[in-house]
Amino acid sequence: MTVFALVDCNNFYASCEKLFDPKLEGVPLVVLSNNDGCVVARSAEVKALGIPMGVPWFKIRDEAKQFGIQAMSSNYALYADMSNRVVEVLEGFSPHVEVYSIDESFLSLDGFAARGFETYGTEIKQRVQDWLGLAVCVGIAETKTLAKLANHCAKKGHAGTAGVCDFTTIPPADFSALLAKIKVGETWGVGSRLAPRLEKMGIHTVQDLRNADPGRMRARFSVVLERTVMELKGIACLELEETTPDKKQIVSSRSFGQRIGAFEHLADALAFHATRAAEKLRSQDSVAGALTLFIRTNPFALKEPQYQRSITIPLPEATQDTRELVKWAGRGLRRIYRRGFAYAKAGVMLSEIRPTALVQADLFGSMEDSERSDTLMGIMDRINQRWGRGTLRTASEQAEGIWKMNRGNLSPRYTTAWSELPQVT
DNA sequence: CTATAACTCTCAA
DNA sequence: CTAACGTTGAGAGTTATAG
Repeated sequence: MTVFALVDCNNFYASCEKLFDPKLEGVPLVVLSNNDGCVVARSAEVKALGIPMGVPWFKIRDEAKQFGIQAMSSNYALYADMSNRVVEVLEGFSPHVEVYSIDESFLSLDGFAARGFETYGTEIKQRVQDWLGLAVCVGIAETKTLAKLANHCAKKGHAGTAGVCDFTTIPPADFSALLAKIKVGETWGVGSRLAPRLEKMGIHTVQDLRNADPGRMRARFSVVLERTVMELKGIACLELEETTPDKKQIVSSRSFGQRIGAFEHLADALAFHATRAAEKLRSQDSVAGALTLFIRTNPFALKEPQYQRSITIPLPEATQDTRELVKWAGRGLRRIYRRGFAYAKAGVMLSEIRPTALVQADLFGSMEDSERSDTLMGIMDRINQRWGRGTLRTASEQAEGIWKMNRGNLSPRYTTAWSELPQVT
């Protein structure tokens, strides 16, 4: 029987910001999505004010001013670096860690029973706090779905927990009573569509769902929900996934900082996205067989004329070459571009992805990484990694495109850029 | 008619 | 003054299409 721990950082982005700026202590703080669009993280003070997750910033701007809420643009360089540090700490506890998202990891606690799982959970929490200054909650259970739920309880302080919740030691009757208090929508895998449908058939709580018949849930909904029910019953259907498989699809897309009409500006944005997608492709040593690009106006602006179009181009030869992909992106744009629209977003998607090794005949036997990176693209990646994205780029991509996103209140990259450290006076 | 491709829906962080 | 709403990826299930 495997035991999983789910470690989840509290208010991760907001906590990262507070970590480096003492003036933010005790201040209600939100972090905004790309382009300063929506609220994607809230500090405890903001949650207490009842500001919902995901709300567009402009809709609460007045309210925010009234309550003195501070808003920061998202600083992914900072969050990604802090995330890596958290993972390093977790790897000191268990040899088997699955990095599930930027702020969440599953750990296998197999063989850790001796001192009690909760003890380990508490130590994990304490060490991340001591070493990094970040608060985490730990959920422990026999399946991933239950560990997610235990984490939820730890966050809410249910069942007398203080940031650590171990389901493996709760007596069955108490456990049922606890799950009967949690809304079914809190279950991992039950989202905003499924929850109302379940409610309608009398399944209101997690306990109701746990009592459901898996076969019936499969027939009425899907295998996914069947597995969820099994997992709630304590029968593991999901394993720890320590190694991330290669991506089958790679996307780069973004809303523009302002509306754009000109062909050249769209071409510039698409060159950027093709470049970024190609970098991701090479980082997993793959080639793509097809490129899709799309452009669209703002679907929320109901009074504006709407246009959205995409095109998929099968590549004559699977490639990972930025120049090829940028070239095809430009050709595709010529086919779908229409004048007279206020475009809001564009993007590039790569598909039919397979390992480079399967495509290129390898004349010189197995190639070492050092040799492979002597190719033009390899050199380009190394220069850009060392000196920053866009240092070396194709001529079709502008350094500071007019389309670039708004980041009105971006914090310094405290941990990854010396030049941005604030002056000490 | 079948096998596959293409597309839609849902979920998650 | 007004208008202003994220990104990326996966998997399952359904529909369209080719042969």
